[in-house]
Amino acid sequence: MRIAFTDRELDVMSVLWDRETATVAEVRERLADKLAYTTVLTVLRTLEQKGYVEHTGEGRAHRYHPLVKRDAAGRNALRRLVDKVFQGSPELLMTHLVSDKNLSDEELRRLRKLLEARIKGGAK
Amino acid sequence: MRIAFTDRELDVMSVLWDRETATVAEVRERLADKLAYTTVLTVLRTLEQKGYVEHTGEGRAHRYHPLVKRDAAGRNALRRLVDKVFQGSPELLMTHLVSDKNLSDEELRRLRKLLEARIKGGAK
DNA sequence: GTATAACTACTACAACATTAGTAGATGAGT
DNA sequence: ACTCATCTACTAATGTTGTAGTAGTTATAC
Repeated sequence: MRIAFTDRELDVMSVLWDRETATVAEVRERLADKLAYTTVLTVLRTLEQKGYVEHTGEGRAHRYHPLVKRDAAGRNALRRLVDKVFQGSPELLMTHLVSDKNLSDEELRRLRKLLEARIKGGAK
Repeated sequence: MRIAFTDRELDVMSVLWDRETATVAEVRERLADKLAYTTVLTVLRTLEQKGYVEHTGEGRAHRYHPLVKRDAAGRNALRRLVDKVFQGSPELLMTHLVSDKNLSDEELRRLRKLLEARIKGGAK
């Protein structure tokens, strides 16, 4: 199954992932851009159409639940990115990640720790 | 400057990055999907319009050159991915990457070395 | 029970993405 | 010089995205 979100859809999914579940109003409140209520509703409806979320009734309103996990979306996006931009090499991607100037020392150190654990742990 | 490619544009850019430079026919040959010649041309023309590539004449044909480096595109895409899907945490992304694709021990070790250098070097 | 505010369903529409056809130019081989 | 294959420019159809308005429903608050 191909999971692919448009920019705006991703904004909305991100809220849903953060909160587990949300109504239109709740999503709207948390979006960086101030969109019309109906706009947010429309996006949620397309997401539902595409099978990425579902909704349950809650009084007069709908409560939306993500059907795709952040995990899965992440893996998918990563794969695409690696394939198309990083010539199929996860290592190359990590090189970029690691050389990113915006990473703090703290973050770098945690990355190292992670890597250590991975090397020690062997094939997980 | 916001760098953002559509799916098809990315396919084409990927070929350009691989080969440094290419004519329409060359790009076309290397695309996974078999598209009409004119289709590929159109994509290249939009890319040029957007300032992502330029072309020089080569006999009757045009030779296209990327103006945006793979690097820059990668960094950009990574940032977006981290922000939206990985909750702003590069480590989370790394965790996924490491546990999803299986990197060889060799690769992991090289990464660690990279990381070490980066940490020692401070603000590179 | 009626008004109000919050909600959904439906509709719209401009911008962009994707694919490709047609017409006309041109270099290469004979 | 003439033809053929190749190439670009222009045009177009169809689908998707992003944004929002209008109409109509309904729970709630008096």
